[in-house]
Amino acid sequence: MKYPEFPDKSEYTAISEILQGQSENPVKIRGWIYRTRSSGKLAFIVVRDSTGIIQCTVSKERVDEEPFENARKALIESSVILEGEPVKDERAPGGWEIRVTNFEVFHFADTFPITKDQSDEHLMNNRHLWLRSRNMVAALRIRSTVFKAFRDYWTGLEFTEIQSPSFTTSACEGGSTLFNVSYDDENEKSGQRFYAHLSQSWQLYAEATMFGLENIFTLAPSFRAEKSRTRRHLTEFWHAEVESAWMHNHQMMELEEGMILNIISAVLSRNREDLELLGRDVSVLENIKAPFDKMKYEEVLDKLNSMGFDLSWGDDFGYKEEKALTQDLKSPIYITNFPREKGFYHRPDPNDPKSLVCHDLLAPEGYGEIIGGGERVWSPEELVERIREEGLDPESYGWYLDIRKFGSVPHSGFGLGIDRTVSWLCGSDHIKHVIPFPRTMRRTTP
RNA sequence: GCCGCUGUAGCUCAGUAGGUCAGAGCAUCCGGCUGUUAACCGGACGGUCAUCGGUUCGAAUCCGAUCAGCGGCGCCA
Repeated sequence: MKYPEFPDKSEYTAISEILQGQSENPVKIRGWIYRTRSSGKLAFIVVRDSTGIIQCTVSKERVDEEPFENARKALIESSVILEGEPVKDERAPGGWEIRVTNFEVFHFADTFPITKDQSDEHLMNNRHLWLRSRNMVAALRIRSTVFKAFRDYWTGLEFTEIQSPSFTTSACEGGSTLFNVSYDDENEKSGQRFYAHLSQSWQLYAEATMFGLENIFTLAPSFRAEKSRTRRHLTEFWHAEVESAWMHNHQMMELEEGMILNIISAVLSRNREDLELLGRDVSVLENIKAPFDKMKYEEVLDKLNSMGFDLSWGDDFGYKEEKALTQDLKSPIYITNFPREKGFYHRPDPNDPKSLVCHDLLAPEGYGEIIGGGERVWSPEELVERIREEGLDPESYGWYLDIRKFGSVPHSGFGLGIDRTVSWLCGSDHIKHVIPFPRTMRRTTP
């Protein structure tokens, strides 16, 4: 097959420009067939590009026989190049249409497997094609803004972006959620040799890297083999993490608050149309106000118990509890001072040693936890003590303990679940709707 | 890990006191239509009823196992 030629981008007009009435006449557009209807002498071809959709009318009176027949028979998702006169017409969806004078089908699509009758499973099986849908495109644009806003915010504060390994043998979360990676080895009985776990968080590496750069952040996938079957869990999720030397928990919380506000205002200024397309009430995001409420774990216990729960010190908040706490909130809320069992790397509160100097940030409307963070144990003696307390072996934390021996300093950090954040901002009912290829315990394809 | 649910045409589904139960709409193909809004009208094509086994004269329908997927919980971001 001969390699097809096509004119340069500069010769085409974006559909959004036409819809805004800013285009030349005639215009040339290129895109994909979104919908198609035809009668004997007139064909309505709705074309989409990455900027919008517009109805194009192909009339037998204006074009030759062959282009007309091609327009009639081309199926949804065929790629097309066409030329015509943009006309304001109330009968067209979007208010504008193109009266076509030249219609070329660049590639005739096979029958597109996704039709108006859709099921979740079918869309997931055809995710590689569903990514063309307007909803996916809108969500991915918002996602891109969140990544950019996160990066801009911390870069603006002179934090340095760094990368940590995905292969690791250190576990910083529960061992039960570790993924194992092996490689083929004929000398092993099983035929495979264990190589490493997949990283659950950059944290241990961040604490090492921090001593040179002081203020650092990363954007990377984390992996957790939680057999979670919920609308909030992925096995591979994007983790935005920050670590900072000479930083206290409350200072970090203030910076995080600024970060969340920056992300929201970036999304509001760049993705208003995308939010509306997704059916998100924009005013909900506009009404988010700082400072966010702060409650101690103990206060949350009391509040929940007054709402009918029966919780005592040490109990975790499940989704039911988080939802009860956040479903009527307008802004996110911090919970601090969790019980010291929550994690060995968080620093116990000197004024209240049964709790930790740490925080979670819960998104409103029942979306739940999006940030977990806190001040780290910085003294080597206390760290060994805390590791033993958790029933772990300090020996297995060799290099992590080593970094505390050379000029250790107080420091804090946090991890933000990007996908959960985007899901919240989009008002999505499932986290899988805001990542191109979601990975769960039951799905790794496409 | 636990609880619950689903699997019938390419897609979405109906069909179970076991016996005209192999069905509809959409998609696709053929024909018709000059203003359609995931159009409309006529026709055609299309299914080992997830798989394997069992009960029965007879199973899409009842039973068991397996596979695949979905929802929720626990846990977490």
